[in-house]
Amino acid sequence: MDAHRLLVFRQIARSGSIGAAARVLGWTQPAVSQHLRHLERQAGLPLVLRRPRGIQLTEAGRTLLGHADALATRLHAAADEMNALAQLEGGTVRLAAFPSAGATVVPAAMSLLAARHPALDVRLLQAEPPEALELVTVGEADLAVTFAHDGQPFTVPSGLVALPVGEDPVRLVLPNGHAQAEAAAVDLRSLAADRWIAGCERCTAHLERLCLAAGFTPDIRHGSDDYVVAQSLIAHGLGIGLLPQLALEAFHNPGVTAREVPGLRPRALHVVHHREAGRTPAVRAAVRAVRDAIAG
Amino acid sequence: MDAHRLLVFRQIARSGSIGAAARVLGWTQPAVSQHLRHLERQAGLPLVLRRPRGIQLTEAGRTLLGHADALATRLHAAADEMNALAQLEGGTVRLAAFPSAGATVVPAAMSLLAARHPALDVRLLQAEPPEALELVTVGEADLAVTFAHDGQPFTVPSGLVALPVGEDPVRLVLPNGHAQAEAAAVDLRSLAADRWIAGCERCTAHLERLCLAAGFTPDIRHGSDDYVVAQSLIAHGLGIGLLPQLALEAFHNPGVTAREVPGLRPRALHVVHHREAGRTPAVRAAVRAVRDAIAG
DNA sequence: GTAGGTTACGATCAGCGTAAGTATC
DNA sequence: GATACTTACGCTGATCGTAACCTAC
Repeated sequence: MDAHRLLVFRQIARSGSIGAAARVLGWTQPAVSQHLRHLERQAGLPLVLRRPRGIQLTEAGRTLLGHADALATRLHAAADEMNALAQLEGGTVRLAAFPSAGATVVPAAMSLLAARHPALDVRLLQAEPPEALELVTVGEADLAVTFAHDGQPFTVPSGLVALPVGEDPVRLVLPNGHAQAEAAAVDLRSLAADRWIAGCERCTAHLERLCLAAGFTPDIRHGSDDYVVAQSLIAHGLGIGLLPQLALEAFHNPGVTAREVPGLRPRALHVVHHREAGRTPAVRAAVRAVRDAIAG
Repeated sequence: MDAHRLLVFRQIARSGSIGAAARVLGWTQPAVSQHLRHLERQAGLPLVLRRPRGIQLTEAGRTLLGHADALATRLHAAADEMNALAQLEGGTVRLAAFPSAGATVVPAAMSLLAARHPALDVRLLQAEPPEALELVTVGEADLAVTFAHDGQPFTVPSGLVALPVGEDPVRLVLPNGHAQAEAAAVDLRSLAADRWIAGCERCTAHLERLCLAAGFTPDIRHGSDDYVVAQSLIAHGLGIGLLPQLALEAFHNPGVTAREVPGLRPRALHVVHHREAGRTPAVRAAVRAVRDAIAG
C-alpha cells in the first residue's frame, strides 16, 4: 500500500470526483486517474464506481478511506509535533552540571530558559565533568556544563563538541586571621609550609601543578570535592586551599577569607553536546541561556 | 511530512544504523542517508545522533518513530483488509431480486455462496426489476436479479451491465377442470373468451401483446403481482393467467393446473451490476452463484 | 583494515502534463 | 456542446547507485 496514493485517494473520496480532486491538488485529471488506477490494481478491487456526475465509493473504497483518514491524521500530528519541537513549544532538555555550577549559573540559566520558552521542560542532573560527558555520550543528558583548569588539556569524546561559555576565577581560600589573609599581594611561594586541602581529582592535579611551578610540593592533608566541607576544614584551621569563584558564590563560610592570586589563571567553563545536537533548537536555546547566565 | 520517508526513518530506527537499514531495504547507504537528511531538513530538527557504531534517536526522533510505527501499522491493516476483500474472506454483497426469484433461485445461490465463501456476508433485498435497477444505480444494492419477457426491450441504465443467467418458461395457469386443462395442445386462441388474471405491470403488457398477436384482446378482470394471490384467484375460477415457472416452483396452489403453451417464449433472467463492479470478486462470485443456482 | 557515515554526481524510472478519445447528459 | 473519465506518450525530476572521502576504533 503506497501511502502517497492513499492520500490522493482520500482527496478523490472527499472531492467526489477525480477531476475535483485534481483541481484541489493542483494537478491534471489524468494524473489523479493514474494514481487511482494503480491503487485499484494493487488492491485487486475497484475502489470507486464511475458515475456520470462523479464517483461513488465501493465497499473496498469506504474501507480504504477509513485507513487513509487515519493516515492523514497521523501525518498531520507528526508534522505538528515536529513543528512544536522546532519552535520550542515543547520538548525536554537535560543538563548535566558540576555542583558549584548547579548551585549558581545553571539555576539562573534554567530560569532564563523558562522565561523564554515556558513550554520547554528543563531537567538538571548533577555530575562532575567526566561523568557529565559520559551522560551526554550515552544519551542520558543533552548538555554538559564542564570546567577545565588552566593548563589541563581539555578534550571531549569524539562526536561531542565543546563551546566555551565563560571563565571562573580561582581564589586562594585562607582561614580568617591567616598570615597571608591581609597581605598586600599573595604569592604561592609564601605558602610552601602550609598544609593544604585539596578538591576533586582534577583540582588536586591542578593544585600540585601550580605548586610545583612555584617551587614546592604541597602538603595535602585532606581532600573533598564538596566546597562546603572544604571551607569548613579551612575555617577550622586544618589547611588552606584553592576554590573557584562559583563555589564561593554558592556558599561562603564566614570563617574563611578568599584572596585573589596574581597570575593565577581562571578555569574555563564549557558546555558540551553531541555534534548533531547543535542543530536542536532546545539545545541551542539552553547553550545561549547558560552563556547569558554566566555573562549576566 | 512525507510518509515514504517516515517509513524509511522507521527502518533506520529499527535497524540501529543507516547502513543496516539500507541492507534491509535492499538499497545503498547513501540512498537511505539522503532520505534521513530530507526528513531532518523538513522537520527542522536532528532526528538521530550519528555515533561510531550506529545511530541514536533524539527526542524528536523518538517522537517521530511513534508516528511512523502507527503509520506502518495502518498501511498493513489497509493492505490486509484489501486482501481479505479480494480473497472473499470478508465483505458484503447485497442482492436485489424480484419475489419469485427471491423464493427460489436466489436462496439457492446464497446457499452456494455461503458454502464457497463462508466469510462473505450476503444480503437480500426484494424488489421488482425497475426498483432493483434503481437500487443498484444509487448504490443500495450490488447486484439485481431481473427478468424481461420475450419481446420486451431490455435496457439497463447507463453505467450498468446486464448478464444473462438463464431463462424462466412461462406457463398457462388454469383452474383444475378447465376445458383446456386436459387438452392435447393448448392454443391461446382458444382462450379468447376467458377472463384473465394479470400480473405485474410488465407482465400485463406482455400478456396483452401475446393475446393481440393471437388475435384478441384479453378480458382482464383482476391483477396481482403476488403469485400466491394470482393462483388463488385462478383456483376459485375467477380467471386464468400466465405465470412463470419460478413462481410455480415457489408456490403451487393444488387447485390450479399449469400447462405448457407451444410457441410461448420464456422470459429471460439477468443479473445487473455497475460496470466496474464486474471486477469486484464478491460480485463476480455472486453472479456465478446465481448462474449456477439457475443451471443446477 | 573495518565499520559507519557524507558529499557529489550521473542515470533511471516514477509520475505529471499534453493530446486525443469514449461515454453520458 | 459540456462534463467526467481513460488511454497513450513524452518529458521532467525525484531518487537511487557509484565513486570518492571522512571519522572512529
